[in-house]
Amino acid sequence: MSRPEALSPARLKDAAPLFAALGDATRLSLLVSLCAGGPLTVTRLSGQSAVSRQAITKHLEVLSEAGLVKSTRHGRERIWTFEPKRLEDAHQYLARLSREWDVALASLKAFVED
Amino acid sequence: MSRPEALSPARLKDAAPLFAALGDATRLSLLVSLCAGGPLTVTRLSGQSAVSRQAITKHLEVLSEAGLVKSTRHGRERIWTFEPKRLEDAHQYLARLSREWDVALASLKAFVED
DNA sequence: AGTGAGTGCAACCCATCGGTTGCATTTTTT
DNA sequence: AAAAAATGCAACCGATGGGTTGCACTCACT
Repeated sequence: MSRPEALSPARLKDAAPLFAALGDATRLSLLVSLCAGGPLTVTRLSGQSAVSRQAITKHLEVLSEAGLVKSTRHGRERIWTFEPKRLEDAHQYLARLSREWDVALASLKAFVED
Repeated sequence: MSRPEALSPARLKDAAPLFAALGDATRLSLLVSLCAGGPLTVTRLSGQSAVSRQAITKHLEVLSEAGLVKSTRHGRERIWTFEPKRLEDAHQYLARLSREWDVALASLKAFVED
């Protein structure tokens, strides 16, 4: 009898790759760059970073599959933009977990005080 | 001239392993179990899951190194408990990123309207 | 004291990840 | 038309990750 907001196994399977995409320092710094610096190309992004352009491309593909980033071709360049919706999803998942904990604490407290 | 709330490289290096720990369906379901079911032992947790006890142990160690979980010995058993503080950290990191995006949007809007 | 439950430790396997190098392809630009 | 910029594709490499099996160890319980 789980609440509709609970973290069902189906949701976990959606959440896992999302958090996994966030679980890399290089990718996080890419997200920061795309947030602060607006839409950018791969070469521009790899200019900031220590690793090669192809490595950055791979990271962007991971972020893209996680839905955190989107790309559009513009002539010979490919422009990458941040996708805020998916970040909101991640936030929701954390909130659900946190809420689950609070509920458990409350019922434990009720049990003790009973 | 970054704001004190900004996502500095140092913060990214702290955030990455945290999100990485959350980036696995098995680990997420462990966290859910520890949230809802209260403190539990490894054997109890592995009873719910499809994978072996040793696999669960490894996952718990990963969660522990990320600070998401804590263990205390109690006789011959080891009790694992959820650690809500670290989840709050993760939430903060997401909020910072989200805020970074909002600020960029606002200044872009100001630029266009100028 | 001895049996069994709960863990810990270590080796091993295969898949994936992060990264590289090299070269082909497509658009600009002059 | 030719050179240069931006990207795509593919092979390869070492390290890490998730998982397993097997066995040793510690502690509770009768």
